[in-house]
Amino acid sequence: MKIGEVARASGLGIHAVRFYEREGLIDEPARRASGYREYEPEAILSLRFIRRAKQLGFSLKEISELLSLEADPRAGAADVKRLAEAKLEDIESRIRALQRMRRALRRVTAGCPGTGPTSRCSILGTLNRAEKR
Amino acid sequence: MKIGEVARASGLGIHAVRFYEREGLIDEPARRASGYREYEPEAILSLRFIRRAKQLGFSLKEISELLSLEADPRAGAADVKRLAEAKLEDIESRIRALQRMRRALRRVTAGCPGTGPTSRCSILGTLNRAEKR
DNA sequence: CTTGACTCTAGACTATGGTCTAAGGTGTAC
DNA sequence: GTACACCTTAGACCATAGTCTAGAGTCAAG
Repeated sequence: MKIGEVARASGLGIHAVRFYEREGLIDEPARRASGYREYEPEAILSLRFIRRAKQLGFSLKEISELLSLEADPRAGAADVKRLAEAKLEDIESRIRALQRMRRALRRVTAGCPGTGPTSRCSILGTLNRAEKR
Repeated sequence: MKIGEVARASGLGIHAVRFYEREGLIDEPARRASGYREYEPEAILSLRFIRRAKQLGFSLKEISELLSLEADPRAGAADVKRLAEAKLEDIESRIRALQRMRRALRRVTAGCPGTGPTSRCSILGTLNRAEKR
């Protein structure tokens, strides 16, 4: 299969496929005499793996670790689970950070009347006021 | 005041201060004969404004809009409030996206025994399995 | 055998928000 | 008057994850 086909079949763009190859996430495929990449059907599975792992929040670097673990016979389920749990904590801390922002933003927005000059708006007021921590 | 002083007083690095100047977030300060930037004390307030707005989740571009509204006599509290509410929605949608990831990641992690070979791990299993949406 | 779709490479560019460097010029306290 | 801290500029560089381009070559259908 040519790159356009595997790209379509895996839901990625051909630039992304080549990018993942450069980044070492997928094996370099065989080449035709013309230089064209010639993919095995398994390549589609690898690319889908990457796409799904991204949906779970893993970065390309982390995906690369997952792939290494999968390929390493000395690695075990514990290693994979550790990575997943670390990612879970990462996501949770990002959620908490956003929730803190949301809380602060709600508080400050609630104080803005929504009419009159900007000087009446508590949002700018808060931003301009001296540090209180 | 020289740039190092305003940077320290506002909790930023001097590179960041110059960066904000280049990006048009703060006014260009006066210059000494030597070329040194000479800041008024108000510059510290502007820089703190930026820092706080960043803590609320605003991007530099959005902060720049907030600053324009503040300086524009035709703008009103409603304009500022609109910006803040849009940011609130943005943050909420990011929280929801992370919560979806968390849910999926928890589900998949729960199925991994945490012992034995990687082949026993449901995480890799899920990532490798065919699409089901 | 032509035509249109596809592919190749290297490298530039996007967005975000900075950080750092080199090579030189100042400020100031002792 | 000399250290040493500080400042100047333009531009390179970091991470992240691609996206796009130019200019050339290839594939496959009709």
